[in-house]
Amino acid sequence: MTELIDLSEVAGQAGKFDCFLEQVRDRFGFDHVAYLGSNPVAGTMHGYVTYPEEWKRHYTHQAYHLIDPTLRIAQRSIAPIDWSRIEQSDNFRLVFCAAREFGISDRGVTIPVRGPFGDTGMLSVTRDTDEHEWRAMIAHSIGDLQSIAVHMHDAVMNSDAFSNVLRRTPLSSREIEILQWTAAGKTQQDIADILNISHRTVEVHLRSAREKLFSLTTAQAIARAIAQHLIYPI
Amino acid sequence: MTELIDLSEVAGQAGKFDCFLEQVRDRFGFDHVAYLGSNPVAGTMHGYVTYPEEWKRHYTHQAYHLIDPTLRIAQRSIAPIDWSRIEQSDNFRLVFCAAREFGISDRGVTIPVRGPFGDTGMLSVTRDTDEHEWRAMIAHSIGDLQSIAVHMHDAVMNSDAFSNVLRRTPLSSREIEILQWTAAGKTQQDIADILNISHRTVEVHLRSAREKLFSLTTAQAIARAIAQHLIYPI
DNA sequence: TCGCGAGTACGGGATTTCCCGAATATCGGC
DNA sequence: GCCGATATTCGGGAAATCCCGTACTCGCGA
Repeated sequence: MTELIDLSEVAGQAGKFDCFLEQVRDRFGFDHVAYLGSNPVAGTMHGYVTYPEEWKRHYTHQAYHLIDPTLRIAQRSIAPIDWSRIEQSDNFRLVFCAAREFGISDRGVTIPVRGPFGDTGMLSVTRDTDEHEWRAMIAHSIGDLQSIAVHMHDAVMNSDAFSNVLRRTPLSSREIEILQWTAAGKTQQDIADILNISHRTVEVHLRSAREKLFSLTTAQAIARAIAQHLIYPI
Repeated sequence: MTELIDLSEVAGQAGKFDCFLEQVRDRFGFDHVAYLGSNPVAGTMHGYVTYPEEWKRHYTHQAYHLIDPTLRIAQRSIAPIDWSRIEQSDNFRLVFCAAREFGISDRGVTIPVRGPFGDTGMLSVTRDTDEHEWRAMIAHSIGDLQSIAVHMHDAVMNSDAFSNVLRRTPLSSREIEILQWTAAGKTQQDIADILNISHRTVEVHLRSAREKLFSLTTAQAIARAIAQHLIYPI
């Protein structure tokens, strides 16, 4: 499965993300703010949290990110998830009871956000308070939190992990045209008929596209062309 | 290619979405509000707009949704896109000059939102005003608009029109495994060697995956599997 | 318990794709 | 003008894919 990486311990500009989360926490008056982003291409997860060091270590050591119901549900949801609406499963009790021992409340919200590559981010905020004040806090800040989640995910995904994927290969218009038709399910002969050329020529353009995309097969070229937004999968 | 469907002309509860957009328009003081959602499983796009009927017809008839740079860029972005930051391409001029003739300003923002199945929604707002007032409007409402975009997309995707269609295509684990290797550039014989089975069997799984994804070729199946986040481009 | 559909597995042969070759056209730079 | 790089065009033959068939297993509902 995926491996949990704490980017704050990695070299570079990572510290600014932790700092950003602390600013969000202080500005909106939460106890803690946490971001967890997953990169399915690399098979990794990147986390930044304001949680105490001990809980961070315990969470990582117990691999809670594999069973945490908060993450599981947010991964399948479009809208923000209030933790009070999560089903009281065994995993729920396991994680939240452990959290309580580290002084972390079970009152919180997790906001999912997604990018175009199946990359997912989750921004969680929590505060130990009563129902009434919690509702007021969330109602007041949910819009900003939504924007913050998007901004955070955008920044993390553009920081390093995805920059190589976003590099675009210069294909000729004919190559893109033929790749697009191929992704649409047309055979080389079909495309030849559509463009009124020989199917041999279609194959040459596909070969050229394969070479430029460093692909061994046309299927791989299609995958890479989609990843680079050179063509559209539909 | 994808076909643009105006759900407000379809039977059912569709009117409530149009009504909702009108409320958003009036509450925040925009000229127009538009939502466009794409369903990669069915390969369709569904739109609700407050634009005048003539522009709607013209846009649909000219199939502008296939070239509209607003949609193209929002489709690959995580964060909201201000139209002023879009590159002045031929398609840009084509669409926006046409829009101006229907009294629609080129000052606007498009907010992308995504679901877990590769479903994408875009909420656009526009208003004919000066730079200063526009910045103030957006700064004031961007958080709420973000929440509204999520809510709108969630509602549309969970409505009757989508709930039966938008379901993760049930591929077997073997099929996904083999699709993933195929997207990684392996031939059927390569995959057979990796999995210690006959290349004939690999082909059967690929054929089965093609049928489930309604694809005529393996390349098309790869494209659709990526669009639905069933596999990842490497 | 008894099909029945789905998943997994394999082979023969037709179809398609892929690798080799080659030619012409276009276009920017010396 | 000339020259090299790239785009576009095409064909022969090898290689891979795709369509047809079969067979076994397993879970699930009649």
